[in-house]
Amino acid sequence: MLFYIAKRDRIMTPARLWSLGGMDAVGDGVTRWRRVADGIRAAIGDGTVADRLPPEAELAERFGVNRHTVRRAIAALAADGLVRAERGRGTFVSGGAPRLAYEIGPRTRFSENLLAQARRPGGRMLRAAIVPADAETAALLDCAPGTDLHRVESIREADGVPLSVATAWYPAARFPGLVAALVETGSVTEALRREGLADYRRRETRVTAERLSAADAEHLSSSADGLVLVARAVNVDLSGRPVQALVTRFHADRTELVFRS
Amino acid sequence: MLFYIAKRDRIMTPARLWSLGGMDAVGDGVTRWRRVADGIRAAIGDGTVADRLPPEAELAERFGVNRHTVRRAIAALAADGLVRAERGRGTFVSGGAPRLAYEIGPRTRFSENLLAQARRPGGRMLRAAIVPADAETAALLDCAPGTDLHRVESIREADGVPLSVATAWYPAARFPGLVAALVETGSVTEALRREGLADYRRRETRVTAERLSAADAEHLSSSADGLVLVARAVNVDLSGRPVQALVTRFHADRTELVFRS
DNA sequence: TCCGGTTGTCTAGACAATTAGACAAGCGAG
DNA sequence: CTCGCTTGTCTAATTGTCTAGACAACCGGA
Repeated sequence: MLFYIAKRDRIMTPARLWSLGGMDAVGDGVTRWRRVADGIRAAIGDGTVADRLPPEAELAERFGVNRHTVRRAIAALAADGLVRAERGRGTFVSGGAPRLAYEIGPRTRFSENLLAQARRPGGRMLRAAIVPADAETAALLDCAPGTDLHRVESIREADGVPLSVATAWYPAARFPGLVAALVETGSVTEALRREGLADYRRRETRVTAERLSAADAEHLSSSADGLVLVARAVNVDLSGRPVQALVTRFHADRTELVFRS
Repeated sequence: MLFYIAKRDRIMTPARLWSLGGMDAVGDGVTRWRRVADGIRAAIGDGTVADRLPPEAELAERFGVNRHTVRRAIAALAADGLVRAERGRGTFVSGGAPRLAYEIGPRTRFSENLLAQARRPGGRMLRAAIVPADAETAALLDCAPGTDLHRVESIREADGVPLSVATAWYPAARFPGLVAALVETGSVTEALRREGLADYRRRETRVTAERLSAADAEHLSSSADGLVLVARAVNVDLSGRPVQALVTRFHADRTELVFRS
């Protein structure tokens, strides 16, 4: 099936909820051209559309919108470099970069992960501070709430393209010079080693999906409002003691998380 | 930090790019009230807002929008049952159900997974057909493209609430009576056992995020346009031979995928 | 009872999104 | 070249979104 054929009544803003105590609420907050763009993007993503898009008139009919709306959707995709329209010929998929397969396992190391795929790892630290542990983080790190933690926020890149923004918490008492070591080495593994931690491994990873916030969008240099894969992880030392709580927000258009059993 | 304080210029739809060779592309296709709603949702999600929301006037200022826009956002959240506005008192978070932690490992079994969390598993088959393997699926199942496959689409529920839509492919020659067995038993594990497969395990899982398509939204009975976590997996028999390719689309608001190492 | 704070409702205007129809411009095949 | 098909451009009208301001209704405490 080529593209989902939206029924007009469905994609249209339904006028329900009117009698519900006076609320304006009508549409779903996403414009039609955006929906169409997402639909086309998905069709390209899963290979339903390989090379050439159906003509605008046909797309308009399939999605149940006006041709101008389709054009706007295509313009957005073209601005992202995903398709390329040629007058008189058609609109063509210009093979976008495939998603980076970020493998997560017991020994997840950012740099190694990227180098294994011939991508150049990079990144920079955004902020570092010492903060008291909130209840949730304390539970993850198996410490008392209020304990001093390093909170380190950073950006990670592949071939210079922002891939994720990560926030990490470390027990400050155990790793006093951590931030300096992170700045100096640029590597979590190496910085922890300097602080006396020979090795660590990942205990668990919890994955959810969210919309890209405006703040993250800036960091990830994402034009369209995209999605993020949120990976919440805990890394432990060899005795099983937590050494790092990690929340990584991966750019969903550029990343795929891989778990092997 | 309570809520992201969007600068007016940022959240506003910028009117640049008009003269850029005739592309309509301007805004991001997401309305402001939707952004505000997502912002509040996120703040509720990560615990920044526990019980009561700041007053509408304050929210309006923080997000840099008019109070009416905030009201519309809140109306949308209220329609989803996430908050509850009380005239004269304030707007309160009405504790939504926590995400179901769906654990994925070598032995991922839907029913066991849910029962382990005291949730009642359910579901139904949507469609079943025999289709020729496309290149991608053939690669996953380690068979020749064009090979006959069972393609089974189904919905899975927790306590009667739709959790995911899944599409599975099985080699038809190896499991001739599979669909009948699935219909009869309602269990993949049991159906495969009847077809002579004693046990299977998961080889790998690849996770991405997408927007909920209109078709999926209907199946997952989601009012707002939500997100899905897409898990692409391969299950193999004990000799390592693929027996099932699986694409599961989890409702992102209701699910969290858990991987232990 | 009064008063400050909060949500609910209404009007009006500016601007963006969408539809509709028409036509120009370019491509490729017969 | 001519014809059919496709993308590019334009105008006009309609509908949706957002802002602005004002006021009503309601709650809780002083």
